[in-house]
Amino acid sequence: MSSGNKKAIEELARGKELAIQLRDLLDKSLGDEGLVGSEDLVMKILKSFANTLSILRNSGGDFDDEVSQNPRNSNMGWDGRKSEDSGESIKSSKQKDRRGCYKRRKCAESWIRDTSTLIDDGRAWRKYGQKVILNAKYPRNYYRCTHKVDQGCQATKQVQMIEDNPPKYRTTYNGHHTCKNLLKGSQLILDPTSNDSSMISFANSNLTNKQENSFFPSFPSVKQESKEDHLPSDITYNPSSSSEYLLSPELTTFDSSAQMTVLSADQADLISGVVDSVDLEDLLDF
DNA sequence: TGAATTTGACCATT
DNA sequence: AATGGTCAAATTCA
Repeated sequence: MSSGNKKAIEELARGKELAIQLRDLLDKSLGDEGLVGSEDLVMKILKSFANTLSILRNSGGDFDDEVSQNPRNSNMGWDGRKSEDSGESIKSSKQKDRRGCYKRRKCAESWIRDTSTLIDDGRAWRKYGQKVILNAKYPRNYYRCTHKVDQGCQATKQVQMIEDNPPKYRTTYNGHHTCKNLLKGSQLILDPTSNDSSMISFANSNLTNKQENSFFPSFPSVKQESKEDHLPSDITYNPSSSSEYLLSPELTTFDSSAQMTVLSADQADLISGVVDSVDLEDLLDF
């Protein structure tokens, strides 16, 4: 291991320590003081990570964090695939509209959150797709900002259950919200980092259960009954399901936000410059 | 009835 | 050719 990698590890350790401090801050006080302090800490964390990436980049080592388990593409760590699946039957001339006229995302920033419960980030999302992903037991759900047509907001997210028994959801955010958040204030105050999971479950009972109740195994024949709308899906509860300790003991008290990883298609540019304040906003916001 | 979701098809990338 | 991301018609929901 080169000395650069050693330095990187030191930086990572420091970042982790700061993250723990931030967690404690948010845990104890959600008032103004807590927010100010957390912002400062988040800044330090980001700077630390930026230094790490920079060091690793210079030493030529490939950066591999806890999220990018497929180190095949260092540019976009949130993509993995293999080969399988069956083709589709040919449909003759049905609709010829040029749908799907899109460009695949290339350089939009993205970051990943792994949670044990489905969280409500206070944004208005609209589901626009669901795909069965190869090598994944559960389908991936695609959401875009409700105000895409409204205000041209380009933010999207993908939510996928990656584990069932200890429930674990992976949310990948893409792009920043450029819209005005027009939600009622009640949900906006909710901070996912608060470990009051009962409150989160309560808050989710209106939005989340309807929005995210399609995390079922990829059995095509299984028809989910949507009659039970009044109660959130059982997996939304589980206040005591401390599944994270299996994965990361130091983050046990993170009840709803176990891990968060900032990814960027252009990491070098992002971190070599000044840390973008918009990123900070989003990081704190979610 | 309008808005949100579902779902198969379409398209870009690999 | 295979796969993931997006579109949009059909369907469901409030």
